[in-house]
Amino acid sequence: MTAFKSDFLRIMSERGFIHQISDETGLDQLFATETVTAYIGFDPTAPSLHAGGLIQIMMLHWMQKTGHRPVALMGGGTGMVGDPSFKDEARKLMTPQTIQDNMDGIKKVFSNYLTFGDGPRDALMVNNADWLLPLNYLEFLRDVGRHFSVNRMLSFDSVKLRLDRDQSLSFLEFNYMILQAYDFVELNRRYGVRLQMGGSDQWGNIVNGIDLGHRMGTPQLYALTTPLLTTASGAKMGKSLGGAIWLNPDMLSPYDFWQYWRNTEDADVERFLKLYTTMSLDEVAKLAALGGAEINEAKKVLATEITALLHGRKAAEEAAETARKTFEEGALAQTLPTVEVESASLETGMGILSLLVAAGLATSNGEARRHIQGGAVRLNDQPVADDKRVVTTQDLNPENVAKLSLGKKKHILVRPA
RNA sequence: GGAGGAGUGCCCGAGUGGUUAAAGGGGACGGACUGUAAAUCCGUUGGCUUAGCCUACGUUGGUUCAAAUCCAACCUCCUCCA
Repeated sequence: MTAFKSDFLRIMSERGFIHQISDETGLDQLFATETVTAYIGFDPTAPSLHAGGLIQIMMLHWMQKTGHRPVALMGGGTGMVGDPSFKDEARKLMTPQTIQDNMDGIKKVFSNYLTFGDGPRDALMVNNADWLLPLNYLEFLRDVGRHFSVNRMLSFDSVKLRLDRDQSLSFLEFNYMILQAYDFVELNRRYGVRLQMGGSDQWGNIVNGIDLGHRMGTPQLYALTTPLLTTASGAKMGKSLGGAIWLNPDMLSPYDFWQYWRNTEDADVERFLKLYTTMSLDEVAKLAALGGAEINEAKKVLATEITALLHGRKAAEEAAETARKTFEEGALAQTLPTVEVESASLETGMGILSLLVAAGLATSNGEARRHIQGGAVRLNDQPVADDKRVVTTQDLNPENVAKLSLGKKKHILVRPA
């Protein structure tokens, strides 16, 4: 590995962020001598980003920390097309309204990691719809389209793999990479952006932008990609406990977010500490050296630090404390995720099945029934074996709540409302 | 435009008239073992008012006592030819 002169690349390299760089020495030189503006694009495909995008956000965070200017590009325009890279099938097209709603949701998260503003090192958030939507098709073809060789585009893995598998690629999708390349050039012109970062699946798209820059007269542009993240056992990042690990607190509570990281595999602890926290490498090394059951301590630190960055220190410590009470003391923590149930239903008695569904622990009565038959359900730590069990106010403890559990890890408080 | 092939449950994929809510695998979830880990083993994996009923094998209609399986039309995708 090259020894980097610039703080930013050295840190990125030491902490495991780097998969590929288009021109290591050139980019290092740039970072060492001037304030660099770099961007990462985010697709508004959902109302929140999830854990898979966290690594990109952390890169922007480190950029700002090391004195550079990060740009978060929202793909409001490209979202109308959909990135086909390494996807098997065309993505469903989103309506402009959905895209807007999603962007609004995603924006909230960034302010936790970046300082936005108008200063030279303040982060920017821009939307490529601003310049993509007004484009005139014929003008665009003549100004930009003429620089692209279809022969070359077909040779990119992201496209080739799909064609090789006999999966169709619509012209609409094929244009995605042209638009993304154009974004890069446009961002250079507007904000002096010199570097585009992204996941390794974005390599082809980014390099296309660099080439287009050459032809359209920008200064030398650069690419930096992160490795494709999987857990040590090969699973994709960002899904667990029956759903995606959303970053927005209204889609996944800080407690559940904390739990996700608390359950990190042993083999991933060091890697994740480096990628997702800002702890010094010395501290990381100490934590990673813990063996056997002691590594659980490292996992708690990991979970708390990541949660603190996203949801704030207070929420992180509360989540840690909730988990400690629940798992280490076996006590009932009032701060567990809660489902509110009409008081009236509890007075008359509510079936355990519908309660499980209401709590989000099952998606149907049938699934709830299966969980009970499988011995997974407990009410106030008492196993529930009868799927006709009725839950009433009698089951509430003096604090007026009942604890409903599915398996060893999922606990929900039931509270009358 | 012509010829051929394909569309099955979350995904892959078997099934070519009845015993098929549909083999097998993956994933997911639950259990055991542990350390709220991994690996391994076991179980579950369409819905409901569950000895029963309903919905489901691209869509719509037809044949039949009976269809994912046969027929027709349509839709979508792929391959070769023009």
